[in-house]
Amino acid sequence: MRTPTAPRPKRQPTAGAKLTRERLIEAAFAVLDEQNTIEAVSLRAVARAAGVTAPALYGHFTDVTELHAAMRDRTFQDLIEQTDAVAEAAANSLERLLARCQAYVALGIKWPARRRLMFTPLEGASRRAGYDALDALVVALEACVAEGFSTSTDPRADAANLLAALHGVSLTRISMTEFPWPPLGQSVTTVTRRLACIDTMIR
Amino acid sequence: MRTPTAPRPKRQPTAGAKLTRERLIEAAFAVLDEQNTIEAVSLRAVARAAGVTAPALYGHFTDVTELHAAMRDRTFQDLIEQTDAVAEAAANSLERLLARCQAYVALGIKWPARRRLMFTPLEGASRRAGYDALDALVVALEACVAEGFSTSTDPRADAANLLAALHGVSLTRISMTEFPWPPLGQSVTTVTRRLACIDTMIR
DNA sequence: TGTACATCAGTGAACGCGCGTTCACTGATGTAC
DNA sequence: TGTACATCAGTGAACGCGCGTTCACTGATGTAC
Repeated sequence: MRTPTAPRPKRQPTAGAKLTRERLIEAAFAVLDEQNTIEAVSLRAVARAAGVTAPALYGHFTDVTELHAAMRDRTFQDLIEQTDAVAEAAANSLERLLARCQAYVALGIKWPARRRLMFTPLEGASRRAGYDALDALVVALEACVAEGFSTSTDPRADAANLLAALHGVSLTRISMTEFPWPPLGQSVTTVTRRLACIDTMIR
Repeated sequence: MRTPTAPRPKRQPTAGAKLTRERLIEAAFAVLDEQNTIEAVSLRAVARAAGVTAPALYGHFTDVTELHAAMRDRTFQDLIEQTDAVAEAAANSLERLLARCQAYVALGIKWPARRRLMFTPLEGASRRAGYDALDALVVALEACVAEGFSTSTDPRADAANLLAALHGVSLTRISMTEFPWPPLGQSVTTVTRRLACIDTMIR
């Protein structure tokens, strides 16, 4: 028997351990996307979706609110990564800005529940989440100004307004589905060009 | 004893009866505004707020979803009435448009939970709700075109984009509270003027 | 005006449900020797 | 290589809670005569 003063080193986490948290979040998103509301993403529902019992989640999240907060952070992170990837492929700063904005709205429409989650007040959620998305847009707009595409004199304010407007576009498209909207791509282009002060002579 | 073939006429509803449905909806909004989420607006919570037992609500709503739908319709109706009232006071069509947009955003920020309710997918809610708000905006923009303030060639599309953008503005202001936004009134004015194609020479 | 009674809005008890969370436990896993 | 055992992720039972909804009821209200 070992003396209590020299306890054995803790066992290493199993190979599947880190994967499990990942799998839990994936299961949580599956529930969210199917049920379309964050209230349906209960500990028990996530456990069910992950093929595990409810108390097992307490090994990975202290709380149901921590799970929700993790989902929110992940959503923002995914959004930034994917819009960045789309923007990278474009030819110049204007194309990059437009591609980024199109992707931003398209993702919001593709995952309506996740988009809603981004703007749902959550107890434990980091308040800074989402600001990175705005920063990326500011940088993109500043590049347009530098390359002579935009006449914006206040890229920070204009990018903020643009971000807000783009969220509004996906929001209304999702919930007012029966309205005869103009084509989505055209809406996004128009809103972006006008709010980003893109010179009307260009293209 | 009366014969079953000639039943008495039904009693008139009590004086307070119609008022009670009104009071229930008011109580429901009190719960919504305090709890900040429509899920908290349960039959029992509303009954509690109204000082009545839960089964009493079934005299006025067949369902908890009908109550939510009623709240949603009421929210849109209130929004239209209040923005109409504000717009009426302004001097010309441009002032009316701007006043309407400012009121639209201000109300969204004042009642965040109600704004969210407007765009929450609800089972029994009338899908047509909210289109009146858009119609009002189209009319306001057409007036601006007619009076020479706006160069819009497609007021219907531009108003739709404007409505979407305004919702986005209140949405982001509510949830991204720590960001150094430009002043709200200025944001709304900028977004409105640009999306509504207000001639930059004017005022 | 007075009385008997039909009406029906609201009551209170009860139901089954899914939830978050706790607790003692178990059994697979990896380590020490 | 083999064995004894410490670890700890996940289990299953249990709890109390608020929920939507049902049901038989009660008692105030207004009507018929």
